[in-house]
Amino acid sequence: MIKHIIHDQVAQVLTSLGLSQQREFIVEVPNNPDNGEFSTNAAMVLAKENKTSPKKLAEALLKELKKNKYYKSVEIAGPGFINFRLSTSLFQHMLWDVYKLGLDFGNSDFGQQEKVLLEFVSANPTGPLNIVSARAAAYGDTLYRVMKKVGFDPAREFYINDAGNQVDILAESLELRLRELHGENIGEFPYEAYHGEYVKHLAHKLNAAEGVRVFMMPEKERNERLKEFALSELLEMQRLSLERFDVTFEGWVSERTLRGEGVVEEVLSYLTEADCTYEKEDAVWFASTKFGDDKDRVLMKSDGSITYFVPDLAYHLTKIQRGFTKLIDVFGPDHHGYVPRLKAAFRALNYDEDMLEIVFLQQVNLYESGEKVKMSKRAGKIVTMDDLINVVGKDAARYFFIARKANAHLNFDLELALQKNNDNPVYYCQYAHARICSIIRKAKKDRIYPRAFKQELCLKLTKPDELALIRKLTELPGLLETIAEYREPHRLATYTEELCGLYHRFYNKYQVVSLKSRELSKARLLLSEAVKNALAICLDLMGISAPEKM
RNA sequence: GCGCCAGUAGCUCAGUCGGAUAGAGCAGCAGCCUUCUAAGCUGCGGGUCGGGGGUUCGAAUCCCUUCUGGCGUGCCA
Repeated sequence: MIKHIIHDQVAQVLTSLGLSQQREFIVEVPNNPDNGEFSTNAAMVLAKENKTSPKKLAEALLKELKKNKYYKSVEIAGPGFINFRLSTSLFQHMLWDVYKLGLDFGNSDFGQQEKVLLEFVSANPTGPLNIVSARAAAYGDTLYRVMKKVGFDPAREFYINDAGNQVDILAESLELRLRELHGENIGEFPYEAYHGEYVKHLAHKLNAAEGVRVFMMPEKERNERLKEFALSELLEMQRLSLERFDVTFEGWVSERTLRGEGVVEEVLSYLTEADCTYEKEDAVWFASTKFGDDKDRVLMKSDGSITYFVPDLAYHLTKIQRGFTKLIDVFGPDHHGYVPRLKAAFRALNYDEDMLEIVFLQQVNLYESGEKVKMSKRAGKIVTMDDLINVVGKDAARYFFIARKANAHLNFDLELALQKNNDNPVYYCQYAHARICSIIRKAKKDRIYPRAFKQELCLKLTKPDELALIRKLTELPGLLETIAEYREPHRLATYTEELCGLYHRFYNKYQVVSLKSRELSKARLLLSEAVKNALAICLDLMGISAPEKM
């Protein structure tokens, strides 16, 4: 907010002086407060193209900038930085602006209603959702919320991989468990089959509903029935887990349905028309190496069946057909080898490959008693998303996942999160919100809380800690835009902690509600309200509750 | 072998896309509740930003190289 204002003013001055500004300069907050509250490198960056020295350029700018009443001081320092100190009245004005906006604070049209499709989780419907899916859910959903707030037109979608090999294996696993249930000796449970307990539960449920009728069906029909049943049950299970995590999707797209609609054949024909397929060893290949992949990929196997890639590509093309101009896929760590062929296909079909953007979430390591927990879906040893929510709660789980940048490994210490009085930073933030609510309750009880706040109250706020809080507040709108642009929701967690830290400090230093000075109390209440709103916004964007009491 | 990601304080991680003296939380030590929530605050100690080279006014950030760890490299999905 403030950065923008300063940036615009510097740009205006440059224009009015008839100076070139080809290269981009920035306004930033210096590490060292001695260097002012804000600083710009404009003179250094633009000196060369204006055929002058940084110092001279800075001096020219300085003369004009000093005329602005919002700057307490403007100075030249070091190799040509221009450092700004802002007047207290600017902060006071900004606070009022922030306060008036309430929960709309931070809203903008930055995204210009661009239609963005966020695809995430998209887990195989062959078992409960795991921890990585939980991370994807937290990441994707928060990004969605932030993008929506800053004026994009985003949609969340879950692609259901319900048509591949793994579904057949699932059906077989279920059949074995069902036979077992009927006392049949099934021998050793196959290695590739799904070993999880949930398959047994499914068998029980199916048995209760249909008994031996399933076994009387012809094999093909039985197989369909088993698939049908397992898929719908597991999908529902996944949907419920996500719902508990406060994550919903605008769309659920089934691979089977897609195949049924004939889009697979369509895509194959497109690729053939683009002259980038060939037959070899009874299989149909995509010559993806022509388009940047490191090896060619099979589209149709020698047995006539189709690989996963084709319907997935078809799915991506439907996104474009539906009018989305940005496709963001959130992938797990084991899929990065898959990207070159997707991009290659876009290139082959003359789509702009930049429309497709892949975010990789690195793996999540669970630690218990200081040891890494090994997880394997096939072997049935998995810690599920539900387990995690049960243990640490939705708020803490979401926070942990969001607080780390996507492409870094995440170590999740279960024991630490297990401790109820833990050092979990999510409590730090929620506590700040609850604390403000408590103060407001107190003020209302003491009849200090005004019916309506007046702008003049802002003039009472002059302490450095108060101004620091206001400045932090003003950073939020720009931050949200940055988060949306760079797809980095983790910054929201960092920001929230910083804002809370400032408020906790302010709280410890100054009494907000004091009968001795009612006007100052009201002013601090106004500030507290603004902080509370900002916190509520941040927590809501992260999908974390903002408690009024703790 | 090749490709992708990571390497910052004892631990977990930030670092506003090239800025000035690299930050936070936890852990450790020492303090702060007869006043609005102590799930909080204050102070102290702690660093070869994995190593080496380069680019420039200026590098944790960009380039090259090298080491370490994770993942990928299926006619699996």
